[in-house]
Amino acid sequence: MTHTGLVARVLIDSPLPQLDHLFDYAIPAELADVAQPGVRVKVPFGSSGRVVGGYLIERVEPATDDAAPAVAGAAAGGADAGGAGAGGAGAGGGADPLFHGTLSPLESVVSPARVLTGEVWTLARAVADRSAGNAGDVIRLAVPPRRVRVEKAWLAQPADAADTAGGKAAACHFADYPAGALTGIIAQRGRAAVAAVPRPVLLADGRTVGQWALTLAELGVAALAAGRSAILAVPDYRDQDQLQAALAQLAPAGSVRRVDARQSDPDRYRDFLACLDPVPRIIIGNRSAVYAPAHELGLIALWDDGDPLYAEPLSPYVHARDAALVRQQQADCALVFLGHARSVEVQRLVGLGWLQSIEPARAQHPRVIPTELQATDARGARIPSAAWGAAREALARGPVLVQVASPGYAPVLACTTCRHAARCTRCQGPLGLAAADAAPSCRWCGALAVGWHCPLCEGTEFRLVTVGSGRTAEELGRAFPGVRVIVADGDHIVQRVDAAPALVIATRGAEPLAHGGYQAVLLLDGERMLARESLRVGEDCLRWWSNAAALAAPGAPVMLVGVGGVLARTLSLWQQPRYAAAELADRRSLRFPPALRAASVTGAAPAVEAALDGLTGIDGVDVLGPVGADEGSVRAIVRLPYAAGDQVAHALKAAVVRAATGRRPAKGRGYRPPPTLKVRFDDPELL
DNA sequence: AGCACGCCGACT
DNA sequence: GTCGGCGTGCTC
Repeated sequence: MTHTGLVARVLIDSPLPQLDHLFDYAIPAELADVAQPGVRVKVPFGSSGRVVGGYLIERVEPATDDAAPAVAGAAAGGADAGGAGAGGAGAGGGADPLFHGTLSPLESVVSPARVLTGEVWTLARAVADRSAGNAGDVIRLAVPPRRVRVEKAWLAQPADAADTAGGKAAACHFADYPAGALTGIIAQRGRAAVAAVPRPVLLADGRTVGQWALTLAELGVAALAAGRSAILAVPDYRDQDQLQAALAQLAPAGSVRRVDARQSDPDRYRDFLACLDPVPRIIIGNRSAVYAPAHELGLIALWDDGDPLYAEPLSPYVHARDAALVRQQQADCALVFLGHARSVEVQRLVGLGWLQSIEPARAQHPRVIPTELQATDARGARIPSAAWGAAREALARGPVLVQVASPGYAPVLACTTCRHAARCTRCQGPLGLAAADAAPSCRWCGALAVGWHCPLCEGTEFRLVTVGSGRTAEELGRAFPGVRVIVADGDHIVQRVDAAPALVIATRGAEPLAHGGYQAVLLLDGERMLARESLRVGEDCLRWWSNAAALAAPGAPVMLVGVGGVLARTLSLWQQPRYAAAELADRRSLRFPPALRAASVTGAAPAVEAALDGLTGIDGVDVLGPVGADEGSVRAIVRLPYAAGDQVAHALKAAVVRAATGRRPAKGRGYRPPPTLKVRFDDPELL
């Protein structure tokens, strides 16, 4: 077989941390023209030479240095894992020295489609490195599974220029913002935290969307007008629908592509391939959209970055916000975080001067009226008279939104006699009523609680402790006879309601849009939402309330019930950034994220010990634990300054590799595969 | 993950 | 004297 003399550097498709680097292969002459960077390849791998998949990352000249070739069987150098932590910012991929043995040839090139662009590879590598993860895991988010037919069609008919040329781009004036502020961000590739305008707008096609969707669409169109691509990410499909509606008004037909997992596999792959075309596009999608290939990327924008859906549940668990930050630096494009609330993470970057804070030119925010529950409102009544009054008055004009904490009818039951919360006899889950006439059942396992009796006092009667959307609907329906009642929660998804009077009872995050906006918004259950024990409750509640308040028609009252203090003040003055700044100061004094970074290290005690040993001497790092976690494993939490990120991630990755290659746990009879070492950076649930 | 290489118990 | 156990290490 003749070879070209060129070397292909290949990333093997494998989840094993010890294989997360490039392997060198000879390029046979017959593959010379298709073996281009970015193509999928098959290569012989391992002692048996079995064929595995991978991506061709780069083509290089063979090593020119004089190092003695082929040390045959002898221990050839061995991967020296503990390399000095240079923490270099530069080095894209070629960190490991070229292999000097005899190269195996590529076995085949799967297709000439170059699906992994250099830019996405560099991003995947950097994102994996900063979280001690595998580049391959990140690439899985970036490159959808191959669909042969779709790919053939795309290869046969590449970049249809007419595709994007058709249609006019609307002029983007960003009328709500100071002149030039947002156009400047796009033109100068700046970075900004932008406060969205909290009001619904009516589009020319008769649909209502949040003004934020128009702003986001305008940003994308502005990038497109400059001949560059834009990535617009949203947390969920309801937001994506709004954005699509806005883009339909503003963007040239054919310039918009979606990349999200809800599409059928062929559709998803088709849109993904279209992003590879050498034409600027507006790419929209959920958290993984930040990894989409884009021709001449000019902008990455995230709507509502505080939404937990941006936290990637797959290893290496990188938050889309972080991936966007890494990519912005690599691509040197504009970066925008648009939102009503402000996440503490974004506020930190504003404080550093990394992000510029941009607000609408004229303060125009919802009319929020904090309403403490009065003693006169009697026990059980969650709705103060002022809120009743606002609702009654508003119902004469149109729909009223009522935000509640929980779906269902009565999500929590307690024993009538001793008042202790009722728990499932099988799994200890909380018992609740799904509907007024339903039998009590467990909210975790679903088992019906037949013949329940209280383990503490032997009582057999339930008392309804909390109120869900269903019971609120019942209660309000009785109070306003004849008024339409619409329930919107996880089980009953309602996207939009018309302008006719209706009571819309929605759980937080599931609020439908109302044509023309709600005539009043009642934010109930605030007290209960705040009772969740999480470091972020305040921030989360503020985000839920802000997003719901933004659905109100201009001037319509937003009644915040049962909440006072700084949160009520923040919402009514619409000063979310100030709240985030105070929150950040608190986190700083507690040494909690995002004032610094944190990583959890979980696994068998010796492996965790060894991993922590690798961190000694790194400035500013401290360790909590380890403490016993589940099933024979322990967990430690490492806190580190941002500046130590590279070094800590590098050391922990080395420990993960060592744990994976070192002595394998006795695989004797029956014993479960014991816990290997797991590292998770920036887990939002951590503290 | 697979798979090969390598050093200790019961078999023709 | 060998066949074969799976502990250990590597895969361009």
